Amino acid sequence: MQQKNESRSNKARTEATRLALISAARRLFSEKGYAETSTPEIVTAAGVTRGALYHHFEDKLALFRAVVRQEYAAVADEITTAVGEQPGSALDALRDGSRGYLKAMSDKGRVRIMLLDGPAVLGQSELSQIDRETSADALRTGLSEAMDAGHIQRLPLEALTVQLSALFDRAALAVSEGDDPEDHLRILDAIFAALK
Amino acid sequence: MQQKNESRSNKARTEATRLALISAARRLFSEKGYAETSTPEIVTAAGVTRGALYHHFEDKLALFRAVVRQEYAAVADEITTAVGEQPGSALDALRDGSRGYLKAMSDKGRVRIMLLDGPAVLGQSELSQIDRETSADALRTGLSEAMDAGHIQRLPLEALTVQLSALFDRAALAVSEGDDPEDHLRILDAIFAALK
DNA sequence: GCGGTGACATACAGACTGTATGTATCATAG
DNA sequence: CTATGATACATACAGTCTGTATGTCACCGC
Repeated sequence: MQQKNESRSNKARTEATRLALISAARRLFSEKGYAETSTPEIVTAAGVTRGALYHHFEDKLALFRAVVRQEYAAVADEITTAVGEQPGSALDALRDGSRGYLKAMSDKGRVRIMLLDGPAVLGQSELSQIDRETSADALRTGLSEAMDAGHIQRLPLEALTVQLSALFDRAALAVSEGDDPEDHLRILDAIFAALK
Repeated sequence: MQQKNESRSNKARTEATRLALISAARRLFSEKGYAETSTPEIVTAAGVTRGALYHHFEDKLALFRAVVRQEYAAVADEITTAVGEQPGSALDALRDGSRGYLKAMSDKGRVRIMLLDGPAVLGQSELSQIDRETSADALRTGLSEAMDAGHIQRLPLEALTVQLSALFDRAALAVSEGDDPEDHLRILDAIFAALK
């Protein structure tokens, strides 16, 4: 029953506009990529003007950054729930986590944003920074504890985290291109088992 | 002693112009990335006009494609010579190959072109197609033979090739960001050994 | 040497990004 | 309750970029 031009508080206005922009941008970026999506398109889809966009975001890149952070957070959430609370064995956690990740990345648009445009547009350093703040941290601490407990061999922690992330990412990419997830999960499991 | 405006055959002209364009583009793409490099910049650096560029290449993307293919070919060459001729054990070949790859990718600009802009601009499918035509093929056949000889366990070949490539790529990326190559090589060796 | 083709050079149209400026609405001090 | 400032936009504009269309001149084969 709300009217379109009903008066709203500034905070609510801002929230609504930002949400509309991020949502529209996410859809367009995921469908056509960052470079092929124009700001006129985004604001039209969001039902606002370019003035609003440039009021809330410094530039197109800042909007993309917001979209990427949201995707990373969503994926981290899915993985966390997939792994569950009880510690279990380190290998079980890795297996559950990798399945949770592949499931979370079964959205092709998400793959494009996080694994293709993300690194190119934001740079690998900023992206791995975002990754560190979300999902990679869980992986690293999990590996660290597994090493301490002697469940897996002791290797350079940082490098190992990075490399395993690479396996997950490439698997997600390949699956999004039509590969069979089971094939890739078998490889992942074999490598995890081999770290014992 | 050659004069600038000396008359040349058409074939030589074309060759020289294409080379100048690809060379200038490679330098600029590697320094500033694809999106931030404009065609006016490229042609100025190459000493030609935009007319020449659009005469020899369908568009900016086609020029990028040519640069990418050249880089892939160069890397494949370096790996081939690093691995050497005599077969040796499959694990030795993997170890030599990974070292050769990391060395070939020690050029930060090359990493940017092949691992950051490449997938985003050309798409993962086209890029892995190029990869298949060059270095990845050697990896796959090597793995296949190693499996047949019983040197490594039998796993889905295509997926294994893709995943190992991912390890190499991410290691190269991390090293280009300042990581210690030795740390990553240790991980790679550990994983290779574990495939036995 | 001459018609044709290839290799450019120049001019132009359309689109896009970011900024500058104007305006209406909300928040708040008095 | 009103004046004043701040916030949230909307509109207009400048500069740049891409791709195309068109014109020119040198090479090439006959």
